[in-house]
Amino acid sequence: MSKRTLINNAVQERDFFADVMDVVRQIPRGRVTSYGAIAKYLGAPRSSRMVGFCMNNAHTVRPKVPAHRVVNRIGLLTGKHHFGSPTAMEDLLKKEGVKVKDDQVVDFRKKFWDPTVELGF
DNA sequence: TGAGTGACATATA
DNA sequence: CTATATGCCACTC
Repeated sequence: MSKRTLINNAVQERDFFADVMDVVRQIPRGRVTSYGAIAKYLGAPRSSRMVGFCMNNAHTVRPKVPAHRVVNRIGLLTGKHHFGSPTAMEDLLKKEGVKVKDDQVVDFRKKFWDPTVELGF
């Protein structure tokens, strides 16, 4: 239990948490990014795990963040099980024009949205 | 306070 | 490309 934790409960902002979601919300429609890219943009290239962990709250927080646009580095929909339905994630992506095959984003490199580049770094 | 955990990444073979 | 091993940082209990 640290000060940060207490602040967490009270404010719930000013966290990795908030930063991650902030970035994720800026992902353009029809594009995807990776945990590592987000982590790197936040200055913690090795906190990629936390990025994913933050997504846990992503769907409990308002407004919801487009967590379906965040996949692992190879474009695999590792977090699809955390959505309501097992197919919700890829379904959303398909609706946005992102083709998904075998839980994997097609042309991932092409549709990859790098915050460190797009948002300017 | 300290150990366990996670929707991962990187390095190495 | 796969498989294994290790680091990683914030969070939870």
